Amino acid sequence: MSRLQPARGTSDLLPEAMAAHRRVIDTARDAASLYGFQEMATPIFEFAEVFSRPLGDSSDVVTKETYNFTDRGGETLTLRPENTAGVVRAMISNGLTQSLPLKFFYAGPMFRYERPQKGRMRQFHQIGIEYLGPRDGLADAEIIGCGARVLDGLGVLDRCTLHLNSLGDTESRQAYRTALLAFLDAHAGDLSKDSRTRLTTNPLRILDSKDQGDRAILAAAPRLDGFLNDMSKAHFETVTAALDKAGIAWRLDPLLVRGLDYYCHTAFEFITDALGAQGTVLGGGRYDGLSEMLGGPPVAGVGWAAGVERLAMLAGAQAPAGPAVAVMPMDDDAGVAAHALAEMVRNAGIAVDVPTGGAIGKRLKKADRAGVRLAAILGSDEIANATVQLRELAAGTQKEVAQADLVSDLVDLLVKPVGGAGA
RNA sequence: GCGGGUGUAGCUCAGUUGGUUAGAGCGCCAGUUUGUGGCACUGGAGGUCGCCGGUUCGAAACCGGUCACUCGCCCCA
Repeated sequence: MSRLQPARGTSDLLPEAMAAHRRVIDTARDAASLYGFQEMATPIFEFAEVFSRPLGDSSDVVTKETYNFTDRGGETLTLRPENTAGVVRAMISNGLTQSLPLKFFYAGPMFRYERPQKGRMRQFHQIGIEYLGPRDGLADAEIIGCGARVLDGLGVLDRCTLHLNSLGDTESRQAYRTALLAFLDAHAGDLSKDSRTRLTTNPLRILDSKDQGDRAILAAAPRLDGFLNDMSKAHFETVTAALDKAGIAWRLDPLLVRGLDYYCHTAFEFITDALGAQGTVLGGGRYDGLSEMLGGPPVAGVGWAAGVERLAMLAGAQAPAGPAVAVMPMDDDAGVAAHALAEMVRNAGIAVDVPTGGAIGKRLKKADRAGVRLAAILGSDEIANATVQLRELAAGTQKEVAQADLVSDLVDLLVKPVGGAGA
């Protein structure tokens, strides 16, 4: 290992990884645009309150996972750990509450100070959508459908299960919280250490504890769906009815709770077992109270975010695409002419590389391996005759063509399927 | 923050009970082929054995510490 490494929990995206990321992001953007979501971006850092207020001071994200710093002007800033708060802040800042409903898609890096693990980095990337305005459960179903479409587009939907739950509105959640606390207090001595501290900080979180002992206790705990009031029940029924009608399979998961305080009603996660401990690949829910928490008018919202790294891992490797054509000078003397010829080809919109240095044979071999299909070889004879040796690398055949005809010949050959001649 | 595993060439890994100049395959560079790759053969470059300290006549190997990576806990995408 070299001494010079990237900071812990960060990594370089070399072309191969970058290609996989791009595929995820492009697929998501395309799917989102089918639903009318438009891409936007917010800053990578915000005033600390943008995250600390809505996320809740007791949430793990804020207490131990944010990157905070003070800038030269004395402002306390936070590298965004997620993007929903930033998008809602942008809605308020730009006065967009006059233009509801809003449908946004975003993609970009997020930052959480955590111990790195498979599928979890300190700088990671998320794609997500936010649907601002509608209170109706149909909006929930629409964004879930959009999420399913993203996963399907990547070919990973069949390896994911949609877990769904309702947290209810504030009233329902309060009632449940009281009942749950009463139950858990009676078993406090048997709970895991982590869960005991959560009794005071965030009791709902105990529900998705992975501790065996906790799970045994929770089996007898009161369930959230028993405490939903009529309005909350109706909302959830709209969501599930719409999902069923759309043919989207889901599974009720009464233990599914979202970590962030602003969620209400619908909570969902697409979970896979193919990624080790980090099973959640796309998750989200409804956050009707968020805008007010940030000091804006009451605006309802639903959305989800998905981890690009996790999706890229699930979807598999992606070969980065390079130029299919190379112009190769025979030697240094042909370099200038080769560059001029390459520019001519580029003017026609065809991507061209000009490998120089080293033996021509090595360059042909390397080009072939890199996926180049056609090489236009240029030496002193060709320069004198205004021609070029046009070689099909896979087949090893070549012919002399006039430089003036090069572009049209390239177009003809590029249309042919790879290896179509034989092999 | 807590626990397990792993650190030897660009990559994947050998390296015997501690022994002298640390190896292989792949990759890379060059040659056999003076204007043409893939096969083959030949040669070459490339290593503070993660780092620091200790034990020893002698450490890549044993001990301690440390750093990094990795898997898991917590939490989440």
